[in-house]
Amino acid sequence: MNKEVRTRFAPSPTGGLHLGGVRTALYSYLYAKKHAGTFVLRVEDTDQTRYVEGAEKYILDCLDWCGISPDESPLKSGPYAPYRQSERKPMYKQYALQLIENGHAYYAFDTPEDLEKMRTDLKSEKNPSPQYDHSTRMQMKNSLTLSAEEVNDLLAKNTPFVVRIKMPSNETISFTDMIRGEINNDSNLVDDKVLLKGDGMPTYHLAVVVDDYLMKITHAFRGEEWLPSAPVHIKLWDYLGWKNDMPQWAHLPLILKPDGNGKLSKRDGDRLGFPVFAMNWFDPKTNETTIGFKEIGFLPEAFINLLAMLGWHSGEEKELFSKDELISIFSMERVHKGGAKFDYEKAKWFNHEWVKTISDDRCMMLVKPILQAKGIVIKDDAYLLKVIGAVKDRCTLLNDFYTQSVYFFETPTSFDTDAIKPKWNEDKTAFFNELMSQCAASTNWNAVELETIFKELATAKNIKMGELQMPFRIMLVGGKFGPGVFEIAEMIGKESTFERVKMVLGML
RNA sequence: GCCGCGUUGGUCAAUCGGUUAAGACGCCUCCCUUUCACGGAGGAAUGACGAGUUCGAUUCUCGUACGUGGUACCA
Repeated sequence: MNKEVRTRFAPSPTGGLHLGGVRTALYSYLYAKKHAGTFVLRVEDTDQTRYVEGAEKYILDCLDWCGISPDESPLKSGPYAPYRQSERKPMYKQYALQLIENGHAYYAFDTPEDLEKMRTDLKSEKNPSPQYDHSTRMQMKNSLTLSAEEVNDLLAKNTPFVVRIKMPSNETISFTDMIRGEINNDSNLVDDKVLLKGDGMPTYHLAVVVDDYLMKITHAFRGEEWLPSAPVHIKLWDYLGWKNDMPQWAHLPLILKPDGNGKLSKRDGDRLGFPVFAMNWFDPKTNETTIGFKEIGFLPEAFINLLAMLGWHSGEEKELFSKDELISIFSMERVHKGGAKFDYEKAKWFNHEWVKTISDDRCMMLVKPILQAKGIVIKDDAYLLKVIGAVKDRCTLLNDFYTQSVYFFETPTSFDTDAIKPKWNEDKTAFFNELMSQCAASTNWNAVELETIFKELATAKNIKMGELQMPFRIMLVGGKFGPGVFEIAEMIGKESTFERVKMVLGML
């Protein structure tokens, strides 16, 4: 009775991998792993007109980055290969034929023009989108209205055709969704969906059912946008005689725009200034690159964590979960029914929390290439490690490490002198000159020593520390941020410190 | 239009008939810090609307409104 749990993520290789897609993959992965099952990736490339080169590899890369790699995929084959629907093309037709044989499907020879005509002729205010269904199919050109002879003749002449499902009349089609419970549909309202296209490729409807069956999928998770066509799939499982093997369905809520209405799209990200795709996506058709969560500086741990919390809740107050924790605590029953608006501020918060959590070593591995890409020369990893330890709490995104730590490596290119100019005077200039000469005389160069000299000198000169510390910070950092000034001075060294002090003194 | 699904603070959300309706993000105040963060302590802010069931509804039922998805030889 207890079958091995098998879940799948079945994206179309048509472009960047959307947040919602990653979440569907994540939930499928978590569910499979929780039940010691298998997570498979099946590429649904049945629409050759929308196929985009490189998209498949990209999707795999995204899943790898997220740490939710499939156990079976086009790249990591398994017992039910191939995992690309285009390569499974021959398998679908026999099932379409079987359906026709049993009277559950039929050939349709209508041309696009015929369909267009039917739709415009029947279109009315009451019915703005007429369907190819029980009420119209007998007026169309198909194997239901044509004689067997005519059909055979058309077939023999290689007339283009599609295969359509013959939806039953007056039937309530019901199924149980793991998230929403029982869902009922009136079969009269469902149209005769195309199962096999003119090019011989199956549509999604036939392909999911056939492949889920053949790949022994036990739990099928997908977006809520599939709910309306679920009755078609239910009937297909039934008509194909596989009813008892039908997976348990779960239709995930949508991820909505932060503002306005509708589901979150790539455009919203562009408009509002945040990523929507998991990783950078280069579109070969437009030659444009769309920024991804990875490249903008998210940690994969944070990314899956925030996605897990968008539409699911553990019931506890805790919000920060590692992948392993999610695996053990995740449950479909706690997934929400309603869509959730995406909140980038909260997303960043998750990342900030994770940045504070990861080890300095791991952080260094991640940050080093970012710094180097910006032209920073790192001679000493030990030094970088120290810098990271000093600025880590101040970085929300990995890319923040650049602004938070450049001045440890390079003399700032601009100094916020406006912040100190108004209150500047000769006494202060004298203070810094004297500070340098005293330090020059000392053999020690460390934060404690420097702070002591600094304070004593300030007292002697009768200048408030606050009046001096901020200028010192501006000299070393360039702006009003960063760790303790004396610590910074110690780290960048006596020479750099003097150089920067002199430089700014000259600007005042 | 029709059909499906949904609706707790600005956002994410807990609650599975009885609570002062959690918590988090964001926002505000204060403390820490003579910077910025981190950390700590507080604060403002919520059950779409209307009926019904019930001793009692945020919770159950129905209606309305609103949102959302679908209505393709796209997935």
